[in-house]
Amino acid sequence: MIQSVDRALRILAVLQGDHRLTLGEIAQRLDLPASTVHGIVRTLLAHRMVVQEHDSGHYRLGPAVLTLGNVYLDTLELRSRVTVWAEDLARRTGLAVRTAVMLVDDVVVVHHEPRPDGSRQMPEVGIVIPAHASSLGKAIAAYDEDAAEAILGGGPLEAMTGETVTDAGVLRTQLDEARATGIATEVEEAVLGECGVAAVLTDRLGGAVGAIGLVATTDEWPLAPAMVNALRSAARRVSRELGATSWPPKGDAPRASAMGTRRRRLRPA
Amino acid sequence: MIQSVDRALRILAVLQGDHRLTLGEIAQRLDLPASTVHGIVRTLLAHRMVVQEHDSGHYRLGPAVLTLGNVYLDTLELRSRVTVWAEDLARRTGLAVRTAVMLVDDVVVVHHEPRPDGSRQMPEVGIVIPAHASSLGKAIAAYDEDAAEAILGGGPLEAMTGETVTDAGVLRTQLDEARATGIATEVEEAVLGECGVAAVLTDRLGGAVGAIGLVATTDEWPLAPAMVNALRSAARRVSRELGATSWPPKGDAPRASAMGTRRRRLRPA
DNA sequence: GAAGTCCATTCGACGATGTCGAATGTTGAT
DNA sequence: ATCAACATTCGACATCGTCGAATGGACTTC
Repeated sequence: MIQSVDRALRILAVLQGDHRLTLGEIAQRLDLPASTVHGIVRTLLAHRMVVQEHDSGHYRLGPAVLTLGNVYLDTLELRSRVTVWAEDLARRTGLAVRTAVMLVDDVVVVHHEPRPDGSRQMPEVGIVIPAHASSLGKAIAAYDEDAAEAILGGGPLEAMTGETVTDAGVLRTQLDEARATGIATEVEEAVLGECGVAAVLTDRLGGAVGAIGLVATTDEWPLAPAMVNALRSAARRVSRELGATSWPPKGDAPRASAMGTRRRRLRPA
Repeated sequence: MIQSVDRALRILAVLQGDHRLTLGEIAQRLDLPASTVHGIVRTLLAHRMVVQEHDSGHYRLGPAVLTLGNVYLDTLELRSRVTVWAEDLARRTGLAVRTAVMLVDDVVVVHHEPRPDGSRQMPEVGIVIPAHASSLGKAIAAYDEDAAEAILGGGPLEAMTGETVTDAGVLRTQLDEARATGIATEVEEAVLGECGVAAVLTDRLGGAVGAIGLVATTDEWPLAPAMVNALRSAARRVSRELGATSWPPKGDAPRASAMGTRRRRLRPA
């Protein structure tokens, strides 16, 4: 691990948390000399990863991070495959459809199909939700050992609302249920008034690469079985397109993720 | 400029251009030993700025860049101020509305209000367009010396279509015109069949912080004067909300941007 | 089958390079 | 007028990143 690069990325993370900071504040949060931070920030500045407000001297994230994010979405096969089915699913259910991938112990929304009712909705692509408070996160963790470990093994479960599951044992049980039904749920655990159901998405290696889910208001809850079935079949279809041979993925226990069973270049045998 | 950080950002840039690369390919493009690149990539990997495909070993951008991009948008005052007026402008004109900021010699779209006709449209936030082939870029460069220098001073103007202005003299004239009218135009210079008009957005220091523009098809061109007036007044309104005292900004020549006239913390005098 | 190639990855020694504290010159606050 | 906080510059030190060589897979070719 390269020290200076690690520090640079830490600086970006700090700036991600608190949007406007002086050089000294950044240095303080990382417990580093201001002069050290200055050198790194100057480099980030040159690449427009950060910008400096010209009147106050405060630092903020820069436009270059946005273009990186956009390219990331373009490169995501998961996203292109999900686009068409998410639209179909939204039409069938009348609900918003979210697709997400894991980021350590959070999920990141990579696709958002708005409710078809035409209501104005915030763009949700790129938002981050603690995995343990999200149906999407639970759906993934049910089938991915690393994800489950990241959530359960990394300190206490933080409460977002009064409904958030903060007990590791309870969460573990929910993951077992999700594995039994192929569906994970969440009721007002991240945002009051909002509930979700989600199903895991897998690829050719059987790895949990993401999840797709429906978002409903509490008064629409519980959802009709037909909606859940529509979700299940959408997840199966997308997974098939990603090369999965069976869905839901087999296994009583979550699968260890990829690496190790590593193979280069899949070619016709 | 910290060498290793600079290299890390270069790696991200390379990955932004070519989406899937092996370690060796990255090393080759940067003319560095594979082993050196490996150390940096491992650090990027730990922060999920890049991910490694588990079957091929190829590297791609990771989900962390997406969340950074999302936060950048949230922090952008320009964006929140433009949102309401862009919607109004789209309704009045029936056209899509784009808002962008400069990124060296490109513009980055930070807000996109779709045409109100309900047609399916790709999400355009985050896309990058060469500034010299974009009405948005011209609108900014007309009032920002640094931007103009970045475009005109940095090598030849690359052609996107047959209509792209590649002659520095012609472009300079267009910038003069834009400064005279407050409006910059572009006719099939970036994408065939697509035209644009744009107006600069300024802040309290009179700096060109971005531009707002209309996107039309070639057969809708030229636009009715009423539409251009609507654009002009939207740009004025947004600029006022950003603290601009006059719009369009004065000055026969583009203003030198900020720094130097630096002042910390604007407080009541 | 076996040799050959391309790949990511590990290791250790060298010295270039990042790091740090002190010093500078701002600006706004007292 | 004094003070405090700030970004920034500088130079010396030693740490830390860099590099070439070596390893061990996996696929391809003979």
